[in-house]
Amino acid sequence: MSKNIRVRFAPSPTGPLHIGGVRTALYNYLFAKKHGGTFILRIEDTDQKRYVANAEKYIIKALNWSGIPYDEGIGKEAGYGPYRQSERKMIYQKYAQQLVDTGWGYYAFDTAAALDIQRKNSEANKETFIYNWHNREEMNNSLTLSKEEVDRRIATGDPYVIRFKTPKDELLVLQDLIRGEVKINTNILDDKVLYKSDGMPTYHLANIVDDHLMEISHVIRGEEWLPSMALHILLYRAFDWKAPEFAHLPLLMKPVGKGKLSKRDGDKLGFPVFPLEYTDEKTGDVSRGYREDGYFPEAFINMLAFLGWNPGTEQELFKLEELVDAFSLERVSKSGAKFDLDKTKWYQHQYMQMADDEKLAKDFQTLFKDELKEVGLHQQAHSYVIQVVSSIKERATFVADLWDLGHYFFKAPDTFDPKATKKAWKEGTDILMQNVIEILEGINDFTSKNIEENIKAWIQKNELGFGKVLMSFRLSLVGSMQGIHVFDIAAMIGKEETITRLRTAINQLS
RNA sequence: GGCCCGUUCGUCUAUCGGCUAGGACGCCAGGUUUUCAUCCUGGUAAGAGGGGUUCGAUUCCCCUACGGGCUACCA
Repeated sequence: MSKNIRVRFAPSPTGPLHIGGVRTALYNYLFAKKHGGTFILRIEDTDQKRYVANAEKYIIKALNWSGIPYDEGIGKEAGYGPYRQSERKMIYQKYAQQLVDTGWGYYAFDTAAALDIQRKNSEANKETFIYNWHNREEMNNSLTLSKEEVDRRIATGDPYVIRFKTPKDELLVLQDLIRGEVKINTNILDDKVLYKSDGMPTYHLANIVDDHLMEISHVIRGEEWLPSMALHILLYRAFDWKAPEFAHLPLLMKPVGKGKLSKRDGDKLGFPVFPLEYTDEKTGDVSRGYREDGYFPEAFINMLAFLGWNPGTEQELFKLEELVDAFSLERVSKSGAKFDLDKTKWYQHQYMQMADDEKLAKDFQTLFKDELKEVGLHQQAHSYVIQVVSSIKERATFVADLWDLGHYFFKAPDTFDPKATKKAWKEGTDILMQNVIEILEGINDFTSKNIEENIKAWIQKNELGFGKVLMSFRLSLVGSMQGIHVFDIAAMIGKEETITRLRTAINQLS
């Protein structure tokens, strides 16, 4: 592979980036890093009607949170800018003009409304309306109108577009890095509008011009662009430019139902489709984000990487650097992948286990600031929280699970689960617990091991039955039948607190 | 409708002519945990259908079916 690998992620700012977009960005990023190249962010804001003001910021934030920041783009100029297409308007005008001058393009005055009527008529006759070689000589354009008439119309401000004059009778054999050869007959292609009457280029023109000017070496984009590839190759030829390599990625599909994943699927299907929470400017609707749902970016990225790619080994957990190392376009699959929430949670659980306890403790203290404040500051010592987190994280998928899993480390039960109580608190249990208190009082070195040995010895000596004693013990400390090894709990909350909780239970339950 | 792409367990996928078709998620069962969860072990489950090519096809070719994408002065 050549030295100067330059790839771009080129979203249009019509709203938040959804996970399909993030995956496209990710593959571009991985490819760039793998080959020591440059990952560029370009904003394709040529559609003024669909422009959403906060979208660009969102995209940048999402990339940063995901850990795949761009090397070059807005705010990171490197001589190829500007990186917003709206700011490159003049450039496209020049190239559109060049196409007309060389005969590859022509002015067309047919209005959108008029074309729409023709399209509908054709449809009614079960015909397909295509603006191309077969009817361009009958339309309202610089091919049919005299030069004087064309000049006059343009001079008087008649709205016009510039269309591409697609060549006839050619079989294009396109090369795709993922799909191999794709053959297209140019006769079925239409004369696409390249330059709109509002003075903006369409995607096709802007895309080709920018990719060329920005010296993009590889275009890695979603499969929805595959049908446009023929036009793009033709455009490179018309400009006499060398085309980049192309790779069309399989689409991300809805987990249930039909079709590709869309921005609207999010909350409807019960999982986030956006990396970050997003508030719609107009409606005020809030859409969930992976970040806010508690996913770690590493887990999120690992999951996305595997939706459409695999390393060919049985390793599934990859840090970003490892993904860079293992990634190759050859191993990207051809068919669309359905998003799987269970698998996503599994990844998150794995990363939870790998997470640093100190970091988790910090996150936990931030997230449950109010709860911890409520139970008093004395037990909030950071080292204690680290200990707690370390003991319960294996059962957790999210930091947010940690409170439910470990609240008993911070506060005595205020209620006792009725079902558990019925099972674990019988006639005479209070006397047993009183005995436990006495045993505990006699233990000087209050470690889990010591407590366990002492209590078990007493149980065996008096032939009491482990379940009978230990379930009540747990109920007293936790308030329900849950939690880690009960002696560990006792040791961690300490002798005094353990005895206090036993007394409370005896008072309340007997 | 037209054009293009695709099709291996429910899901993500491995296999680049010779496999008891492997792994992971999920699910089920057992075990550990004298709680719950985690965890461990095992199990369940797949080559869309039909033709070729070949000594031999999941793998190569064709057809059909199905799925998907595109078909805007949207990207």
